[in-house]
Amino acid sequence: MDSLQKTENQEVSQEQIILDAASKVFMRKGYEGARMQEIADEAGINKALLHYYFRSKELLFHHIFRQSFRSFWPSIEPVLYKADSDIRSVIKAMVYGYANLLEKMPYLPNFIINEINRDPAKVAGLIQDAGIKPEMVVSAFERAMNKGEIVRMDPRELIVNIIGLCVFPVITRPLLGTLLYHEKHAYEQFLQSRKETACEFICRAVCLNFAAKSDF
Amino acid sequence: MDSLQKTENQEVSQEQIILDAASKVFMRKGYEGARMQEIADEAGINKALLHYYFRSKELLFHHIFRQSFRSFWPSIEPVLYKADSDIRSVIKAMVYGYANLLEKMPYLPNFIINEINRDPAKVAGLIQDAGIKPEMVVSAFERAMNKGEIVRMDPRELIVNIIGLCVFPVITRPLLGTLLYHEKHAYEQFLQSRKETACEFICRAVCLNFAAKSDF
DNA sequence: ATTTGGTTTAACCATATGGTCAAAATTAGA
DNA sequence: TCTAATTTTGACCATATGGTTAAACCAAAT
Repeated sequence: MDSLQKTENQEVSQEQIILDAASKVFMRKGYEGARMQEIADEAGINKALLHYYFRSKELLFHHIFRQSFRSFWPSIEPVLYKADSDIRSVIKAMVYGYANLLEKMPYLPNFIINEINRDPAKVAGLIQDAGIKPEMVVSAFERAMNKGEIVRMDPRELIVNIIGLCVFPVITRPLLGTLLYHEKHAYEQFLQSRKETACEFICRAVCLNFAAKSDF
Repeated sequence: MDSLQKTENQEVSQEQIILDAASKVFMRKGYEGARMQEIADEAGINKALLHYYFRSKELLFHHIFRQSFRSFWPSIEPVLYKADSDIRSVIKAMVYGYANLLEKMPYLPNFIINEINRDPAKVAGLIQDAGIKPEMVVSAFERAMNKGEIVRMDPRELIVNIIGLCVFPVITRPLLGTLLYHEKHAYEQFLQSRKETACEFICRAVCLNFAAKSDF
């Protein structure tokens, strides 16, 4: 709580060091798989300090999870608000937004999915807490449908499809990388080029009058 | 091992009862989250019996995981072999195959993803053991491209997309169900209708000369 | 009925793990 | 420098959990 009045000269606060370490371990191992000792080791501190700053594993986890959950919804408001942005820009913003996010945090989706599965009841509270409002994206797609830009379909399903196409290849990297691409480097390259090809795939599926790749 | 010579009058062998219970618990909780006691309770037997039939948690888990892994690859060979089957039939077979599989085993994908993440090195062995060969599906798509049935793209990427579009809505059900559909019943209905709409989405994305929904 | 083999159980063990605590170390202020 | 507060640590505790074992149970064969 009152961490600001302590040693100000250190570059980054002890809490932050702990949070970073905990994030790393929790993301990879999940709540059950994570060990407080491992988090302490990762942070380079004594295990008791974890309980000194955050009371329990549950509390520490809650911090991490909340924080992680907020970052999962694409921040494409800027694109949505631009009046002249066509629907392809919106799609492109979503796909690239997720691709960039997942490059930095590849374990994020699996982490969120798992911990929500562990206690599905808390999902409503999390959404409210994070202030996630899909209505804006939904209505953007609806407008595009009314304008005849994209094919008519459930806009929420389109959101599911876009996010799924972004997330799925990342969370199945070890499996599909080996199964389909044999060497991991090839799969990394695939994930790179995919930013573009995923956009094309989606636009071919929904955009009316969508021509060739070169049109993009 | 020699379970066949024991009490034959019981309908289903004790091993199978244990395997069913273990499958249920491991699928929901994962390896770390699962408790041997919970599996024993689920099977309605003493905990020591788990060790009597399967030596350790690790071994028991291995049985379950192997078995689960085999069922994840779509068995669409029948459709592939039919000479007159066009590419839409193949896509439809994949989508419906996965949809039906996931209706019965909704936790399967997450289970596999998690446990592969826990030890990515074993994935190659698993694939070989299960005898999964994606080449047939790959070449089916390649043929379709050469015939001009579908747009030219990396066939492996198409596989990733199809599976992803099938699996993602299921593994994110608690999250996206609440976020986009508010009530779970609405999401169940969405998953139902989606079998068809997912096919349409994919075909619009890849099939050349794909007309309207009614064409399906 | 008795023996024999496999099956099942309750009690127990060793260890790992989340958590606590009192003492030591460190820092800040007087 | 001395004191008070905060931070850090090693040692420790209680419990949960995977695993073991010896005894009990039970069905089938003799």
